[in-house]
Amino acid sequence: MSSHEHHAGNPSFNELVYAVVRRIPRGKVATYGQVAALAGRPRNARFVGFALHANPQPGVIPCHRVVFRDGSLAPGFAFGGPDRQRALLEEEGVRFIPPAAGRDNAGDGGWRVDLDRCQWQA
DNA sequence: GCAATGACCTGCT
DNA sequence: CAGCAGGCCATTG
Repeated sequence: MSSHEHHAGNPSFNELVYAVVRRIPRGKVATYGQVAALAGRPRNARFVGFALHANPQPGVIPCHRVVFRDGSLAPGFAFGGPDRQRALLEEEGVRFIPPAAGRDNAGDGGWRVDLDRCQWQA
């Protein structure tokens, strides 16, 4: 499998990221660093997000299941709003933790995913 | 081919 | 607990 990768397809980090994200089971979430590690580049967590923004297959790649290391969601660049992403994840059975008890939440700026329960493990 | 960017991560204040 | 800064490396123009 070494002298064959010259014909078609660019086995770039991007393609690997899509493959990993697509393998995330419903009701679970993975962090950018984890996807990067599974893609073979634990230090390239930044490009995981870049990869999803570069060519996200709408309806094919569940990018909404990819969250930060601390459980927070991507600001603005989400599929139309972090609140939208939170709704999708919560509907899939993902557990969420409120920012603070009794404090006015600014949208989802404080909502974090319970990675202790819903982080996907390969 | 070079330079700049970036949906992050970690540590410290 | 929350906010700020720097660093890592691949992709784009």
